[in-house]
Amino acid sequence: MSKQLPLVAMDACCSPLARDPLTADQAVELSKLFKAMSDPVRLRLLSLIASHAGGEACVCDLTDAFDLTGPTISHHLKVLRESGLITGERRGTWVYYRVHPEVLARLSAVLVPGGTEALA
Amino acid sequence: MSKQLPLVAMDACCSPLARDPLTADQAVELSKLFKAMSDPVRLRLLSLIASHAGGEACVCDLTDAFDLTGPTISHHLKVLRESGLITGERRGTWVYYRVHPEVLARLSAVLVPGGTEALA
DNA sequence: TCCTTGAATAGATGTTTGTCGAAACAGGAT
DNA sequence: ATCCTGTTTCGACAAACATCTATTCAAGGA
Repeated sequence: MSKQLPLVAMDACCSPLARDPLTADQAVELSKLFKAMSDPVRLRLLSLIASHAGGEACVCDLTDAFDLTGPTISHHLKVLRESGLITGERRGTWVYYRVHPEVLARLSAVLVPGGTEALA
Repeated sequence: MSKQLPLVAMDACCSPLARDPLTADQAVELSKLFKAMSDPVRLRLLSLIASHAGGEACVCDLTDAFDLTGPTISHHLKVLRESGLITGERRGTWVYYRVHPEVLARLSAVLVPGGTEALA
């Protein structure tokens, strides 16, 4: 599972929303990222991972933070993974997740005017 | 319809995702904004409005840009309105929409580390 | 007043999504 | 090999959602 390629992510680009109208294709790509973040559980997962010491968190930590079953957490992690926002790597018994900060930065830049140059 | 209060929006705040884990409540509030932006049509509507000359666009302009019925566009505008991302005002025959840039800015700040001071 | 046009609401429908329990898989330890 | 624990996949189901048609409301112009 580790090397799952960001299906969307890296080229979900474009100039800021307020600069030019999005093309239909750009909108579809962008919407996948926003949809991945449109669930409270996934947002908390994202921030738990992002704010965790060392920049990564194992599923065991994450599961304990919610009143949800393991499969449900796993499902949400998969959605985040397939959107390109996070990656997971198995080390021994546990699976560790970390965020892709560039994707968040890119998304952030799209929301405010004058943020195009903030890309990598 | 004009004075529809932002149901979510202005206090959908918090420190950046990567700084502290979101509380359950914060995540619920934030997720409403992201959900509003999780549809390609709504994203294009948002950018059409934001990038339109004068910072506002009338529904007639917006409807023409899509291969969708009027009611469907109206529905999406309502979702954006209720999320606090845009406001609509009727002037004579037409209804004009404009974005709330502060809400976008706030959202943008949440995504990148060190963006707390970007609030109003 | 009536009619026309722009926009929102109401109701219906097919699809997507969040959640669960059960089962399968992965790795360590005994 | 056999268990045990952590994680993912599978199958199912209810709630939420995007879209449509038909209807209603709002504002002007005849």
